[in-house]
Amino acid sequence: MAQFKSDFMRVLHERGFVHQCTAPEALDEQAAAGRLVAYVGYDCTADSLHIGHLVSIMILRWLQKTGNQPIALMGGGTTKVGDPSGRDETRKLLTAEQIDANMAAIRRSFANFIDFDAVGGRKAAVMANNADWLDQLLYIPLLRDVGRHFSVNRMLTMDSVRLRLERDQPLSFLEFNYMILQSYDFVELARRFGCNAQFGGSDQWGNIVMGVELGRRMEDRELFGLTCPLITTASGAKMGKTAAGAVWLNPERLSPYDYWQFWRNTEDADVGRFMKLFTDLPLDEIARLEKLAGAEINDAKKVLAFEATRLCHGEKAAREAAETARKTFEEGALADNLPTVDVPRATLETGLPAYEVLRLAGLAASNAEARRLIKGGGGRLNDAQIASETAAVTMADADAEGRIKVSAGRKKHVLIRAV
RNA sequence: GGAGGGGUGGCCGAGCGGUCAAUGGCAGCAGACUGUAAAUCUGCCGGACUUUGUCCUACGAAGGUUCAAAUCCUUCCCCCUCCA
Repeated sequence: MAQFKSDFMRVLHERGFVHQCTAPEALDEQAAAGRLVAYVGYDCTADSLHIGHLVSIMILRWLQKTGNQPIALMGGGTTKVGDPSGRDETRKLLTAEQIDANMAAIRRSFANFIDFDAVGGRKAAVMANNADWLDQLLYIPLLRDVGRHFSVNRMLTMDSVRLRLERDQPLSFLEFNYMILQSYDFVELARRFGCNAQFGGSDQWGNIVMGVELGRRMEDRELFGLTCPLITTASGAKMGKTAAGAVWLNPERLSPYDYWQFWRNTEDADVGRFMKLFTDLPLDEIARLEKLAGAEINDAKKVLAFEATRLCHGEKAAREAAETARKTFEEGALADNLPTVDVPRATLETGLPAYEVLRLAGLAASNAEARRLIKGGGGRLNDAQIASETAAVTMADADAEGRIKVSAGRKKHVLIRAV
């Protein structure tokens, strides 16, 4: 297993993308011949993907870079059912309109990671939507053509089902059908696009294996499945939680600056692993950077932040984020690119209590939270600790351009701009 | 359909007439120490306000008993287990 014929499988192993794989040798053959057409399915439960999805997106990226073809499948149809994998409770059902809106927002994220146009001899990536075929299905034909290949005995042993049953959590018949639909997706993509592999997170193993089997039974095709590990931080926490919640890929949800900051704050012990997974940097460069110790590893973190942000938001945004961070943290200067909130000049001329300013800046969810923050010594105005939560903030605190810097702690900064 | 058990804050989980905005743990936020790291220690952790206090909302839902209810009663909804 040490030697791979294909660049694709070699890269995946070297960089730590592989958790489980159905038929590694045969998959390697396909990849080496450039005949791999692989898909990853994405739920449309939110209007943005987050970094939890990033590992699989990076796999699609490598797939394309190594001469094979990626398919990003939008779960327009399966989202109507709800995947029970890894869930104790039934997902909330979304309306068709919500799903469509989410799908439209998610699509844009992919454009930065994979190419949907064939350029430089690369195969163009494909974006598909399983609503295109799932919405058309008829119950009896589906049962006869697809359902007969599934054994309920087998389905009951699948983690997604078994865990629910063992914990006495309800599992609706609707959800029970999810794996059948996902398996059918695989077959349908094989028919339409010659797709022969599916990738996903480790929680998708069961669903993927069922699809591989269905392909063999219905179409006599050899399909492959590969899962990537669940990425946790060195301290064991599930990755991707920040103050504001998930680390989103859409800039409307999370600014490129905050995205950069997320990576910049990576734990020391994770730097090398994350650079392998979330950047294109060559391995020898990564090896050099991760060896940095003590305060020097901060340089490696900046590289990680820049590269990861460049992939997601583009080179320009990454540069701006890095520059904003440099000014803010290294010079203590006021950088224009910090997240900015506009406040009417007249309001500031009258003066606002400090707690309200923190709330307006989005640094506290309520006035009470802002007051607590200040009482606890975490509220800052132009880098000076705010002494009293009712201290008035006025235009006198603004610089020549009418900007005031407010902060929650030492790391989260927002500009208030008088307009 | 019958019998029993249960639904508490983001999650887990105590409380079972007043001292309950509700013990504890996790998660989160801030402070100290540092390197925008980890670990550790400290504080905070429903909301509004004229903040050592007052008011509002909240223990599945709606009613009721009581000076007083997360705690008692009634009805309803939902979940689980066993039986049919």
